[in-house]
Amino acid sequence: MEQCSISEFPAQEGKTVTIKGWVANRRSSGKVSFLIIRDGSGICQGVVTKQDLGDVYNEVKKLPLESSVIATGTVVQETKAPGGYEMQIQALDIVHKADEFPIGKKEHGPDFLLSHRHLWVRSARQAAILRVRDALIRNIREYFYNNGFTLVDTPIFTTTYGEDSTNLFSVDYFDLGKVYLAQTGQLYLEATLPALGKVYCLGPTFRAELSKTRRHLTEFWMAEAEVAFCDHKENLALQEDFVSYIVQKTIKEKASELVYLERDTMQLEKTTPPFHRISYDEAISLLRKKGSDIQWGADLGGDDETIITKLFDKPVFIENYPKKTKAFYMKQDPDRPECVLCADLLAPEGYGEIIGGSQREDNYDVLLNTIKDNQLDPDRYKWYLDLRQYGSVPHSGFGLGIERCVAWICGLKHVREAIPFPRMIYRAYP
RNA sequence: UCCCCGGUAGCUCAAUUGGUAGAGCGGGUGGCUGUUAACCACUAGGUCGGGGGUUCGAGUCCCUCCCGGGGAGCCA
Repeated sequence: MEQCSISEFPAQEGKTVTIKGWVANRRSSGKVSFLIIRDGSGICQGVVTKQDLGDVYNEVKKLPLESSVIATGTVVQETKAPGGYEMQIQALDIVHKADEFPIGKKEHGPDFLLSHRHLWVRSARQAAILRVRDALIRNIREYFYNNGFTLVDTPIFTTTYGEDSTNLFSVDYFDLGKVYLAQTGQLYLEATLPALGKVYCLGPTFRAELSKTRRHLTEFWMAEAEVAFCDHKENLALQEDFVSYIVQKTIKEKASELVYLERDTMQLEKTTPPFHRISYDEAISLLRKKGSDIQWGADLGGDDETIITKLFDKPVFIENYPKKTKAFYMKQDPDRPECVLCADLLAPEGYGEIIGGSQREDNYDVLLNTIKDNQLDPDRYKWYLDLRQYGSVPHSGFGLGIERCVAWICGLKHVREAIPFPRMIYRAYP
């Protein structure tokens, strides 16, 4: 008997085939039962009758949800079936009769679902999100590949602080004492620039922030790019081209998943260059006009970002923040030493910051002073400072948060659904 | 770390001014040959998060601890 995927049903109409999968749902009506079977490629309504199966029917009728089965039957067109095809099952082999599945057909609370994440991923909604994530990551890699970037896998164990020393996870590392889980791959990307020109990395990053919000995870994935001989303006042009490409391609490829997620893609389709650009100064005066009492020099809070994004129908860059609010490696604005050449990219519809980027400080003395001003140990950064001693060039880069981007594309309320197994301050299981 | 909200059946929730703990789903049993979270009938199922206190009487009020959730700061 020919084995096939459920997704191949349209080409198998009238034929007798075998499918292998799990019972996603079951309904019965006396002597006929409907088994909804999921095989990873799609879902299929299997029709079983006492007439066809004989004694096995009584067991099938009571088969627990999520039991694994091998079903053989004829593929027929049926408008009432999901997908337009169903299988008239002639033989059903029960591979494993499941225990009562904890996740029912009705709603559950977040605590229960997160504690059963290993089973929750089977739900159609979660599977759809994970497929969108897969497509997004594939398209990110494709964009970089198409545009001459080289992948550089940066280390997870590090001895330098990427962003801020207070948010590091430390690990005992043999005789070397403490090392830290990487907060960013950026510094290492910078080191490979003179070798490779345009580079990127895509991997997990770790931040021990005591954050309990819908936008934070302690372990999250980030795509970071770094380009030599690239200034701040060119960096923004790259980012808007990059984001437009990955969003457009992903919503096109995963249209059916987004329909299932009830995501209205009207706004997403507007993600095309150029994006809006406002300066930090303009952002402050905008917020003050809206009634905020924010002072120049303060970082923008979540509420402030929401107010700003609501004024625009596509992503917006906020440029040139005060130097003291940003990381040590950002390049001082030659015209305004109190500011740095950087930009955050805010996604619309309240999704907030999805990219942080900047031109990097390429002057040895300025960088050394900033490292000292930030109470960082220059000895630990010797290798990073070296990069400004041997052919320093203007260069820029950015980092895109994968989960925030998935949440934006899918219209999720919380980033915890955007990663297969979320890690949060009070949750590392399963 | 701080602020707010919550913890009652396997799950989601209800229980009026403090007065003998309830529903839906899920489970079990039975019925139904075209169901769409199928439906109908019956049925089992509880140390009301833990501890202490007030009271004739506490799921309900007070104290304390534990565990979650949302937000702030910080960030992607």
